[in-house]
Order: sequence, then C-alpha cells, then structure tokens
Amino acid sequence: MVTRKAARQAETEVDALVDRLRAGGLRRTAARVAVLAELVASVAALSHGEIAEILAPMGFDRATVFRNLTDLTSAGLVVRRDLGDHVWRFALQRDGEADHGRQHPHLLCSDCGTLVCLPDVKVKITPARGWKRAAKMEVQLKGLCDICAS
Amino acid sequence: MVTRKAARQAETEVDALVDRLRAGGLRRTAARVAVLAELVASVAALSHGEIAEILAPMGFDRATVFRNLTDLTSAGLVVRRDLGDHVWRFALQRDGEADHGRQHPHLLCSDCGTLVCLPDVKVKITPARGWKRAAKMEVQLKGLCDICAS
DNA sequence: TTTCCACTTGCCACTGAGTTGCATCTGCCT
DNA sequence: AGGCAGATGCAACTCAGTGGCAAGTGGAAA
Ligand SMILES: [Mn+2]
Ligand SMILES: [Mn+2]
Ligand SMILES: [Zn+2]
Ligand SMILES: [Zn+2]
Repeated sequence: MVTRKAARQAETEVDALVDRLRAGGLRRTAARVAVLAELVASVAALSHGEIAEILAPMGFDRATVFRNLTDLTSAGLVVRRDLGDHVWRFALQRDGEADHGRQHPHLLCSDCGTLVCLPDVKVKITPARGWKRAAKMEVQLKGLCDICAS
Repeated sequence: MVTRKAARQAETEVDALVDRLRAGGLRRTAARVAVLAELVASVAALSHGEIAEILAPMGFDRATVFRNLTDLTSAGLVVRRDLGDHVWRFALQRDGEADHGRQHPHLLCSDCGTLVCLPDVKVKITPARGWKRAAKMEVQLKGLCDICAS
C-alpha cells in the first residue's frame, strides 16, 4: 500500500525529474512522465520489456518506451546496466547517487543473478607493471551470494 | 600462415580434447571436432554466430553448432563468457587453465569492450559486517582500458 | 492566445541471438 | 555386423532491441 504521503513524495520526485528532462532539451510528454514514474516507484532496475508491459495497457508503445529509455540515459537521468543476462536494465540516476556503481563494490550472484550492494566492503587495488589504474572504475565481484551459498 | 609443425600441434590438441569429450560422455562427431578445431585455432573467444558462419560452408548447421557449444560448456571443455555486449563468447578451457576468471582480476573496457587480463594486479577484499566473502569469486573491474583512456 | 514546426509517438516490419520440435542419421557399445 | 541412444539438419519460433514513416503535439515565438 502506498500512503498519501509517499504518493505525494513520488510526485514531487517526478516533478524534479521533469526539470532535469527539460534541462536536457527533452520535452515533457505523457510517455516520458509515465516511464519516469515507473522508475521512481521501483526499487530494482527494470528492463525495457518490464516497463513496456506495465505501460502497454495505458496505450504507450514498446518503441516509444524504448526510445525514451535511451534518450533518458543519454540525458543522464537514467543509467543502463548489463547484469550478464543479456538484458538491459534501467534505473533512476538519483541526485547525489551519481555513479552508483563506483560508490562501492557490487556482487553479481552467479546463481540467482541478484546484484548485491556491498557498501562496507573495502577493495584495495594494487596496480602493477605497465598497467595504471583508470580514474573511474567500478568493482564487480562474481560469485555466490550469501543466500545461494548456504 | 600456419606452419606444418603448428598444424600438427593443433591436430594433437584436438585429439586430446576429443579424449575429454569422450570422458564427458559425448560422442566424437564431425561437427564437434570442427567446433573444437575452430576454438583451438582462435586466440580470442568466439561467438556462436562467428563459429556457425565459419562452419556453414562445410554443411554444419547453426543449431548443431549451438547445441555443441552448450554441451561442450557443460562438459567443461569450453567456457562461456558474457562480455557485456549481449553476446555469449566461447573459449577453450585448456588444461591447467581452469577457472581462468579466478586466476587474476580482469578489466572490461567500458568503451571498446575489450577484456583485459591483469595477472599482476593485486586486489585485496576486506569483508564487512554481515557479509562473508564467498569461496569462489572472480574480480571484474569496469572502466577504460589504457588504450581508450589515452 | 494562437500559430507552427521540430520533436515525439504509434504502428509495423525487421534484425540478430538464442532455442526447440521432430524426422532422419550415425557413433559406438555389444 | 546390428541396434539404439545420442546427434544432426531443417524449419519454425521466442525475445530483446531497432528502424522507417506518417500522424500527433509540446512549447517557444509571434
Ligand atoms: Mn551481458
Ligand atoms: Mn585473464
Ligand atoms: Zn544468489
Ligand atoms: Zn578500451
């Protein structure tokens, strides 16, 4: 259940996103607002197919959703991730959350596919002969998550 | 150009692979030998499409190549990788090269898609509250490779 | 406010990668 | 050599992602 307060908060966040939309030279359209609203409402990253399926009953087209997602990605409002299952997943690029992938290491479970955030895990990289560590880099570990390991 | 010596060496390697094939309960077939020969001859990982295209003129079918690649992967003769471009790539799992992904860290270039081996780079992982490091884990860094960074 | 056109949308067709069913064929155990 | 589980060829199909194009509309400028 979504409380009245939470609903208003989501609305506010969508409004803020529309500002960034316009700042990026994109028009405010019903389809774009709908896509953004879905992303705001979701905790996990969504695939194009998932979003399209949700918005189809409201008359929005797959291709429109697709183009909006890529446009929003170019404009920096959304990030596109590849979790290794050959499907692009899109998530909101919230303010202050820029470069989420670089904030902390992530573990991609090789069994269930879950992407686990590891904010407290430290990873120390010691460069070696020839190779210099790139400025912007994200650390992704692949292995079994705690649930699948047990 | 392939020297006579190199050709004989490749032949020997394919023979050895056929032994592992049989040990894994798979029959020696013309299609499987052809697929293995391609993988032996290639330095880089090949996609199913690439291999199928090479073998098509010899009368081998896409589906057969596909099923062979997955069967060979299950049998442990071949490893299947996802480099982030939504295409599976297959490479020979040579003896002593088992678990290549866990031997050393790898860098996936976010620009050109190249997978760089970093055998000399040390990565120290410090587990933290709650999360315990899984036994088998591979480290994948994402960022610009040296070429794309310069 | 109304106008107007570049930007968007809906629809449809298409590619490319991966997958499956099924009749036919063949490796290899006996 | 004979027999059959396993493998192949062919064709059809799913699924994610794209492209073309005519019709529609957001919003800046008049
Ligand atoms: Mn991938
Ligand atoms: Mn390597
Ligand atoms: Zn898991
Ligand atoms: Zn690169």
